[in-house]
Amino acid sequence: MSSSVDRTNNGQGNQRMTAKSAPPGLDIFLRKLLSHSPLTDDDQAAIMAMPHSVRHMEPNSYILREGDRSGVCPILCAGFAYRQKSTQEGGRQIVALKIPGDALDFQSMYVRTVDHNLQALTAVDLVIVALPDFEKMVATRPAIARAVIVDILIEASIGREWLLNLGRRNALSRLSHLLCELHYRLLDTRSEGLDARDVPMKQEQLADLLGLTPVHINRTIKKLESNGAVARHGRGIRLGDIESLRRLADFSDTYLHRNNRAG
Amino acid sequence: MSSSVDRTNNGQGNQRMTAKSAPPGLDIFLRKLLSHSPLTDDDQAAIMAMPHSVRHMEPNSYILREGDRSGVCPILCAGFAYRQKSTQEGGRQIVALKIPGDALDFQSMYVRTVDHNLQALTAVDLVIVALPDFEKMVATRPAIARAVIVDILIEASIGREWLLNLGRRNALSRLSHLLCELHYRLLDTRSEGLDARDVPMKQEQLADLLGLTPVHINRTIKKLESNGAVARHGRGIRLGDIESLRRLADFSDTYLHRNNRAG
DNA sequence: TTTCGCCATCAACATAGGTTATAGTAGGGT
DNA sequence: ACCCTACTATAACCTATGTTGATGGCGAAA
Repeated sequence: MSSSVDRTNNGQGNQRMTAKSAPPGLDIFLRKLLSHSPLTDDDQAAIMAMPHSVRHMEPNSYILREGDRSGVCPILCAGFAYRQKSTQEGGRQIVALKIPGDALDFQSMYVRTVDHNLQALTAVDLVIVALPDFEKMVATRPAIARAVIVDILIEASIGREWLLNLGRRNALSRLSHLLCELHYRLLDTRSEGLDARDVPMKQEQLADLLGLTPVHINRTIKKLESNGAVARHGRGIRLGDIESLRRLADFSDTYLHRNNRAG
Repeated sequence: MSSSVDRTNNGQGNQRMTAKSAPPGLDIFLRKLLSHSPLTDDDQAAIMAMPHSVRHMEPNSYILREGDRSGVCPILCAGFAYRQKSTQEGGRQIVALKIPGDALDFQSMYVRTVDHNLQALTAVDLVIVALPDFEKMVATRPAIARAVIVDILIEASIGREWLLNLGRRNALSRLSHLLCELHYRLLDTRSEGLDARDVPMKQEQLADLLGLTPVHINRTIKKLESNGAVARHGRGIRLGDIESLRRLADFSDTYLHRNNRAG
């Protein structure tokens, strides 16, 4: 159920290579940071030179568990992951969605215990940096420290928008909003957003994301499809018309703080 | 509609006093930071010595608006406030609740524009520190910098728990959960939690907090009351039995990271 | 003391979304 | 080429919460 080899587009799933051979994935992390924070060439080189190992994980495997004390900072370089919490009665809620380039756990640098579960959504490739190494870099390089904080703050801002989504939007708007967000977030590190590829979540996972049931997600997708906002390719959902989606979702990307730098 | 004088328990609502006369409110902020982060006497003194002004604001007044560029770090020393976002169709969602001792806007130190509205819930007394002054302190004193980040992370953790609340708990559990949270958060800076005082929110505001309607909040309060979990004093709601509430809410305080220090 | 306005209360009805259960279908593994 | 399993689809029915609108009472201000 964990750590086999390959099986992602970049076909790069090896183990424990502490080297910097080919592009091992840190580049997309760097691109992500640069999308919201400026870094000197020197800082950029420092990031690319971090000692790290590479790890491949299968869909649904746990990357971090509630209550853990993590000693490691995993970075998602291929595939998707999510943070998730559950109710005692078994209700499951996805509370954050992580895409390629995202760091998965800055929090453990500052706080002792992990307060949620972190799971692979698809097959994922992780770059794993030891926490002390990361802390050293942050302590040495203020611009990187700042970028880390900005990253944390943007995730928090996304969380606030999700609260608005869950609290005050109906199923159709919620789903549309999620698709818009995913599209624009993908554009921060790549040239295409959701256009070319299928939405990476199954209907059950969409339900857990949006506080709905799979049955109702199914109904809602069909409504979106009949609108032309979304297209189906077999089981997959693909972007139909982003402008329709934005309208349905009441979407504005300011909460993503794209290309932001502080005063 | 703003800045008149006094009208809060500490009766301390003046303007622009850059002095450190009587206890002006920074002490409760310090206590809040100490509740999750250790600080040397020296660091503590530095915080208490920050140049600041004091500001009183009436209920419902805006402390910060979406789109603003803030130059100031307001600290809530008496009263309650909340962050709020709205849908174009007029749906209003409270996305964070701030209590005495909380800093209201660390975010503006790192990111250009404010992505939500910050409003006074009750009459409030604010201590206002100029952002450059705060930045200077954070740049000089690593322990304070770390405390600020921990504070940001705890707010984010609370946001995740609220997502679980909105997405996967019914009205009764949601309300119970909120009351539990408020109780324990108040205990971080004071000796009594919610025991002695009324819940500071009106039913409409509870509705905006919990993604419900005022009518349904009313129904739910009555159910809680018949359980004995909550008591009424006139219009006010007061804690009845915290253990019942915890049970109804499926509450555990680990997400609040009380008394936490990182490795 | 009276007035006035804001809140809380309550009831009757409406609906978005939940539940359960039964097919159907794609696609990987053999 | 086949099977198996996991996902999707759909229908019928159910319920938590929303909506609207009428009533009543507390508390601030005059």
